[in-house]
Amino acid sequence: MIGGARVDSKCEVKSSVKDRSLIEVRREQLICGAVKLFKEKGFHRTTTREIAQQAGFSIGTLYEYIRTKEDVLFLICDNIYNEVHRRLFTATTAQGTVEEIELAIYRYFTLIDDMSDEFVVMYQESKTLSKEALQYVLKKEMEMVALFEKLLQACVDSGTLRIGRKEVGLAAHHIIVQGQMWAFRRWALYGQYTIADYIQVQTDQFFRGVIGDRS
Amino acid sequence: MIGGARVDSKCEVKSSVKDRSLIEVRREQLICGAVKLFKEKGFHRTTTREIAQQAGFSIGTLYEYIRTKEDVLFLICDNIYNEVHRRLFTATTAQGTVEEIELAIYRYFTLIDDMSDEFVVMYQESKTLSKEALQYVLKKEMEMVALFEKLLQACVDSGTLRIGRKEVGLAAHHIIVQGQMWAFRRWALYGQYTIADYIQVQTDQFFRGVIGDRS
Amino acid sequence: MIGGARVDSKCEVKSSVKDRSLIEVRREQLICGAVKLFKEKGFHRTTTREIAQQAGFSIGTLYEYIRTKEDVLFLICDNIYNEVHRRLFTATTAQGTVEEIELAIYRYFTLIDDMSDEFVVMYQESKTLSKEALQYVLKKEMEMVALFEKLLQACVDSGTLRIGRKEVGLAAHHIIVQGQMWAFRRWALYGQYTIADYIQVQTDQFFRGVIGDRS
Amino acid sequence: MIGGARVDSKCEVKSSVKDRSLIEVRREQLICGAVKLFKEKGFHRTTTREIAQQAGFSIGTLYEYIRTKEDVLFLICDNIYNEVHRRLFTATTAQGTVEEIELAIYRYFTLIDDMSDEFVVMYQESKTLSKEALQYVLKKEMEMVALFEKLLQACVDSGTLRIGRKEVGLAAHHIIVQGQMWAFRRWALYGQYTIADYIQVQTDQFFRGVIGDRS
DNA sequence: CATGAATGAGCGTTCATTCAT
DNA sequence: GATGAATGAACGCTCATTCAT
Repeated sequence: MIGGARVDSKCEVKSSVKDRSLIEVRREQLICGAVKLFKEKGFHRTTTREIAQQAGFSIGTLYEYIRTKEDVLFLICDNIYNEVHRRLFTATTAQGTVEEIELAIYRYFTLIDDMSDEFVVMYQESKTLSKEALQYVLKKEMEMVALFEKLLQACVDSGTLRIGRKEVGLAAHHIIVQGQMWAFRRWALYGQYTIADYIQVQTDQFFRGVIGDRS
Repeated sequence: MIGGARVDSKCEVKSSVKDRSLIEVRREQLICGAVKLFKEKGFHRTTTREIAQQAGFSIGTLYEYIRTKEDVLFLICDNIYNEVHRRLFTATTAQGTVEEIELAIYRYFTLIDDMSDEFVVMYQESKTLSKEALQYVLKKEMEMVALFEKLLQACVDSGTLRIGRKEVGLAAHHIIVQGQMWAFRRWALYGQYTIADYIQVQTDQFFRGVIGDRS
Repeated sequence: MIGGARVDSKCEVKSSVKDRSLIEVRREQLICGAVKLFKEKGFHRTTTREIAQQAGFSIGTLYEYIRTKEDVLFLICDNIYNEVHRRLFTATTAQGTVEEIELAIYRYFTLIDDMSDEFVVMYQESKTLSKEALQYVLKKEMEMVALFEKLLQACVDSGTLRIGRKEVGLAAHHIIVQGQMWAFRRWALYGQYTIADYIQVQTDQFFRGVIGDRS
Repeated sequence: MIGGARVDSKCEVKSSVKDRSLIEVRREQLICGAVKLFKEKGFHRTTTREIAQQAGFSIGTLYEYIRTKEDVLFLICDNIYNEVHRRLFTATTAQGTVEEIELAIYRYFTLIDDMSDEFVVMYQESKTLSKEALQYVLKKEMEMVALFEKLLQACVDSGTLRIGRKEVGLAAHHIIVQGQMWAFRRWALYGQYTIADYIQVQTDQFFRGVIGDRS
C-alpha cells in the first residue's frame, strides 16, 4: 500500500449532535443532496434552505450538523478523498511494472466515473473553500499525484520506462488530469465513448503516444 | 486558414454609450480589472462595486457599459475567443504534417500562457453564464476541438498517424485539456517547468507516449 | 344577497411562513402600516424598509410575508374588497324599492368613511399593480358597479324609477364615484360636512336633483 | 367673466435658456411627450431620459428647460389650468340662469374630453408635487369649484334653484367630480357613451335626479 | 444652446445564520 | 434533537442630476 494519511482530525466538521451514527446518516443525506444541487446550480446559487430541503430536514436541523455553508462543500471534498483512499491507495503496490500503473489508472478512472458529479463539484468550487480547507484539499490532490509519480518512478528505476526525472512529474499530473477530463467533458464524450473505451484509449496513448508503434 | 466564424453580433453586450471607441477602451479596463478580481475571489464573491473600482470608474459608469454582472463574465470569455481566433485559427493550415500540429500546439499553449488568468476564470465560472451565453462559449470551445481534429485527421489521411477515427476525437480533446492544465496547475508546475519545457515534453509525450522509442 | 364571488385563491400572495394565523396577524400589521405610509408619501416614495419598520418588524421578516413590494399594495386592495364583500354584498337584496338603494348607499358610503385612507391609496396607486393584479381589482370594481346597477334596474322594472337603460349604468357609476369623492375630497369637505350630512345630501340630490321638488 | 387670477410668477419653472419663444416650443414638446409617458407608466416609472427622448431632445437639453423632474409634472398641471382659464373662466357670467350652468358644464366637460390624458395624469400624480406646487394646484382646483359655486349661488339667489347654502358647495364639487369621472372611467364608459351623451345625461340627472319629473 | 458620459445615493431583494419553542 | 420565524448585512442595479466639451 502507498501513502495517504487518514483525515486530519483538526479538519473535521464540528457538529452539535452527539450521536455519532446519526451524524453519519445525516451527513450522507446531506452530501448526496448537496452534490446534486451544486452540480446543477453551483455552490453560490444554492441556498442553505435548498440544501436542507433536498437532504430531507429543516434549516434548523441542517445547522445542527454543520457550522457554515462552506462545511457542506468541505464534507463533499472529504468524502471524495475517503473514497480515493479506500479504492486507490489501499492495495496499490509499486514494484515497477506497467501493469501496476494500468491497474491504478483503471481504478482511478473508474472511481471518477462512479463519482463524477462529486469530482466536478469539488474541482469547480474548491476555490470557495477557506484557506485552511483549501490547503487540505490541495494536499490530498498532491498525494494523488505523488501516488502516480511513485508508480512511474518505480518503472523508471526498473528500466521499464525511459523518461527523465522531470517528465515523471508531468506524466503523473497528466494522468490525474485525464481522469478529470472524463468528468468534465462528459457533454462532449458521453455517447461516443464508454468508460471502458476511454480507459483503454487513454492508457494506450499515454504509454505509446499517437504515433507509437502498434505492431 | 481553418474554420472559426467571427463573433456573432447577436451575442454582443449592449451598452448605452454611443462612442464605439470609448466602449472599446472602457471594456478593456473592465476586463482587465475583472479578471484580476475573479481570479482572486471568484465571480460570486466579487461585487459590482469592486469591479467598477478596479476598472477605475464608478458603479454608475460600469452600468453604462454592461447590462448585468454576468455581462462582465461574458466579455471576458468573448475576449478570449477573439484572441484564439486571431492567434490560432488565422493562418493555421491542414496539409497533414506533424509540424503543423506542433505549431498549433505551440500557438495554443503560448496563448494560454499569456492569458492564463483569463482562461482559468472562464473555465471556472462559465457555468454561471446564462444558457444562451453558455451555448456560445461551448460552441467556441467545440470549434477549438474541431481545429485539432482537422489537423489530426489530415495526418491520418496522409498516413503520418495511424490512429483510429475514434481516437482522433479523443486526441483533440486531449490537446485542449493539456493546454488548460498549464493554466490550472500553475501552483504545482510553475517553478519546475517553463512554458517552453512544458510544450516540448507534452508534445513529445503526445506523439510518442511515455514508453515511445526515443532513439 | 347579491353577486360578488369570493377572493380568487390564485390571486393570493405567497408567503414562506407556514403558520396561517401568524400570517393573518402579520399582514394586518403590514396593511395598517403601509396604508399610513402610502397615504402620506405615496407608494413609490415609501421604501420597503419603512414599511417593515412601520409594521413593527425587520426588512427580512417583511419578505417572509410578501414576495415583492407590489404585493403590499395588492394586499391593501384585496383587504378592501374583502370588507366590501362582507359589509355591502352580503345581505343586500334587490326587490325594487328606493329604500334598498338608500341602504346600500348608506352602507357603501359608511364603509368608505371607515376605510377612506385605504380607498384613497387603492385608487391612487392601483395603476402601479401588475397587469394581472390590476385586472383583479378592476373586476372587483365592476362588481360594485354591477351591484348598484342591479338595484337600480330592479327599481326601473318595478316602475319606481323611470330612467332609460343607458342611464342606469351611468347612475351606478355615479354612486360609486360619489363614494370616492368623500374619500378624495376630504381636504375640502371635512369640517363642513359629517358623513351623515354627506350621505343625506348626496342621496337626496341623486334621487331628486338640485331642482327637484322638495315639497 | 368670473375669478381666476393669472399664473403666479413665483411658481414659474426656471429655465437657463433665454429665448422665450424657444422655451415655449420646447415645453410644448415636453408636455406632450411627458403626458403620454406618465399616462402609460406613471410619473415614477418614467425616467427623465425617456421624457427627453420622447420630446425629441437629449437629456442635457431637457435640463436646460427644467430644474427637476417634478417641474415636468408641474408644467403639465400649469398647462391644464391655463386652458381651464382660457376656455372656462373667460366669458362665463353669473346672472342666475340654468342655461349659464349648463353652458359651463358643457365647456368644462368638453375641455376634459379634449385633455383627458392631461387631467388623469394631474389627478393621479399631483400628490408627488412639492408642498408649494401642490398648494398652487389645489388653489386652482378650488377656483374651479368656486366658479360653479358662484353660478349655483346666483341661481339660488334668483330663486331658480331651491337648495340650501350647504348643498351649494357640495353640488359644485359634484360637477367637478363628474367631469373627472369622464376622464377616469373611460375604460368603463367609452364605447357606451359619447361625450355628448354623457353631458346630456349627467346634466339632466344633476338638475332633476333619477326620479325627477321628466314631463 | 446642445450633447451625453459620468456620478453615487438609494432602492428592492436575498439568504446565511440564530435561537426561542 | 428538531423546527422555522426572525434578523440585517450586503448585493445588483437604477436613475436624477451635473458638467466638460
